[in-house]
Amino acid sequence: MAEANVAAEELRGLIERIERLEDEKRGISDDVRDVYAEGKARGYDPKTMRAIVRLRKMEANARQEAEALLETYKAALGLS
Amino acid sequence: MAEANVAAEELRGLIERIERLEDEKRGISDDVRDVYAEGKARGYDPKTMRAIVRLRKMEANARQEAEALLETYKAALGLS
Amino acid sequence: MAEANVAAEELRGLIERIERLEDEKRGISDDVRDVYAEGKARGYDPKTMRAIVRLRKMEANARQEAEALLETYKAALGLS
Amino acid sequence: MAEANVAAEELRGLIERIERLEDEKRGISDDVRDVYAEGKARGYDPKTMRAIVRLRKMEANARQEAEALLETYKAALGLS
DNA sequence: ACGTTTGCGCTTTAGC
DNA sequence: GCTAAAGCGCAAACGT
Repeated sequence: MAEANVAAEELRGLIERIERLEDEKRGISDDVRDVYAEGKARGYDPKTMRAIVRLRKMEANARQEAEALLETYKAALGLS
Repeated sequence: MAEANVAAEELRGLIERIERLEDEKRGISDDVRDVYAEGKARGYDPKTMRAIVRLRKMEANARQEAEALLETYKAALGLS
Repeated sequence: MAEANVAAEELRGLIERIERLEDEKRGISDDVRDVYAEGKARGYDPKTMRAIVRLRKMEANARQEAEALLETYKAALGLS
Repeated sequence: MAEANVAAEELRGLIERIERLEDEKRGISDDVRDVYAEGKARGYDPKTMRAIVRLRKMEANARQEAEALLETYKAALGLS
């Protein structure tokens, strides 16, 4: 049974690390909310701000996808 | 138009702060994934680990919800 | 173009079924509001009623989640 | 205490009516999901179907107003 | 590797 | 008008 206890402690440690990380994540989400609130206080429409963030994210994704495609072509052509 | 530029810069600053925070959040999500992977490598079933985390979270929520309900009862009954 | 029209009609039919269902759903939401209003008219605090409904739902979820976790354990341990 | 029991029963009845209605609502949500699945099986992209439903729901005025505002912000930020 | 399904985060809506 | 909760959409995770 000693091994079981050791395993239980090990598992507990993993679970608690996960919970700690998720708490941190939640804290950052709160920070994001604060920035939107700050923007709103300065007169910017939060909904629009969210739309901008979404658009820029899509554009960033599209860009790196295009770059990945370019790399694939280069590799296929034996270029560097 | 000077004001517009100033506003544009201010808005851009807010947007970039949000994007920075969301990058951090994504990084932490990756850390969480790593812990699950580490657990799996040590022989723990990831599905079980996730179920434990979820259940503990639900229990924590249920507990504070029960406390809130008690407070609501007391308020509704005019008890301090 | 005949096929296109057929397809357009088929799609329209699906969309309208969805919209009809969502109308029904909205109607039921209204019924729920009515029950809360009725309770309030009989002297029950709506906030308390909502808290009770929420807590009972959470408890039901927690119960079946606990059962699911047990099943997961058993499966992970190769039992049954 | 007789009054308290009567009240408790009355409250219970209201709560259960609410829960019953919410079950119905959930059932209809499931039906909606089924229609989307049926559409998918017939070759329609669910995401597109959802977009159609959403668009039809939106008022034409609100739609063009939101688009105009978004264009203004994008122009201010130099996004195409 | 792909498709399915579930969990998570966001958006929107409703109550206060 | 603001806060909070419910509902929806998406994306990651699991199974095939």
